[in-house]
Amino acid sequence: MSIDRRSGCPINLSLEVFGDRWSLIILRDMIFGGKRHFRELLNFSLEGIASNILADRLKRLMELGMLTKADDPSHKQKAIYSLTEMAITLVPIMAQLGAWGRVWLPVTEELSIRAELLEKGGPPLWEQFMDELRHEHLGAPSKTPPNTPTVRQQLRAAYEDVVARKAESATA
Amino acid sequence: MSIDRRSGCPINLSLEVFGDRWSLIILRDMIFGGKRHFRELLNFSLEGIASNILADRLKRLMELGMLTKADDPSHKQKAIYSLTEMAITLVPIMAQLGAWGRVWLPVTEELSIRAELLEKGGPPLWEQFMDELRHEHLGAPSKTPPNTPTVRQQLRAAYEDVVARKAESATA
DNA sequence: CCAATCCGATTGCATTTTGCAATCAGTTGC
DNA sequence: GCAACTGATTGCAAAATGCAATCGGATTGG
Repeated sequence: MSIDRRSGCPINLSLEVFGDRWSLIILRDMIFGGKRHFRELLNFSLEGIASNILADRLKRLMELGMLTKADDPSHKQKAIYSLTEMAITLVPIMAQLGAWGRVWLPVTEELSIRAELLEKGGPPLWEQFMDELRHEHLGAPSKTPPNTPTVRQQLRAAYEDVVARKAESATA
Repeated sequence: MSIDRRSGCPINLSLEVFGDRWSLIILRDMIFGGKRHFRELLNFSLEGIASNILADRLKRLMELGMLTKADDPSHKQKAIYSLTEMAITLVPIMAQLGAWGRVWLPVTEELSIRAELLEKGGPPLWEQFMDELRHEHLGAPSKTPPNTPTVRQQLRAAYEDVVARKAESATA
């Protein structure tokens, strides 16, 4: 369950952490989708992860120090998963992956608009997003001024614009 | 063998391309190690890839458009594998992966010096490196002035410095 | 109070993928 | 001719994956 250490190469070690088909998907849904609960990750997953795999990966990501788990005070059974700093700093990797995929792979427009925004925003936007995630998941004080839309809100708004525009052009 | 298309999300599609334990390792050895032949990839692989897996992944990467294969004029059996533009543009992803792994994972110094250099050089260095790769693999005219050390030479020199320094401090 | 539903998982099982060792046939150098 | 090397392929065991069913506890609605 833990790491292999085939070699001390940083790219290899990174691959051993999330070089599988699900780990990054889960982290993506937590980072960009704001998902915190098992059922949210299970039921709203676009790719349809199985519950045993989800349980296994959540456990593995906790062992690796990418996630922590806490009780949800509002519901005795619910567990809240939080990103650690280690996971939050994946944002630049996610941004690059999205940018690359958008160029070379058959992405759908509504699902790639967020990657486009993140790419256009560049490192400053990534930093702002990571700051928000630290606030959300680690309770850190937010450095972004109040009354500015959060990055996640911006991404969500852009996504909904595309969906709305597509629905309109379909009925027109 | 080809792609799943679980969803049209760019991050998901990227994962379906190289979300396994070997594809990116092979591309890393081609990009940073300058490996072009089957045996080079097989025998000098730090992580010890098996020949059937290597054959399978090379085939898959060709089907995906990341590699091309050509006869080696010097040896009737030898095949030369070349990176396509699609693979060359992975350099920024590799750089980010290396930078992240260097911070969070138990990398060895000599294997992470290249990642450090690539991180410090930033996008301009990545661009120069990609230009060199286009020259090497696609026959494109090189934009970098002659008599400047190539990025790969710089990376290699930095690696050898670390190895030499370590050997010296071990005997001292 | 009780049934239905929701919670984070776990179990069993069939299928697929992986990793390893051995082997292959053609090419080359001597 | 023959050993070494070329890019692979094959057989087989082990592990990972995907799917459906299920679990015991908690909560909700009536």
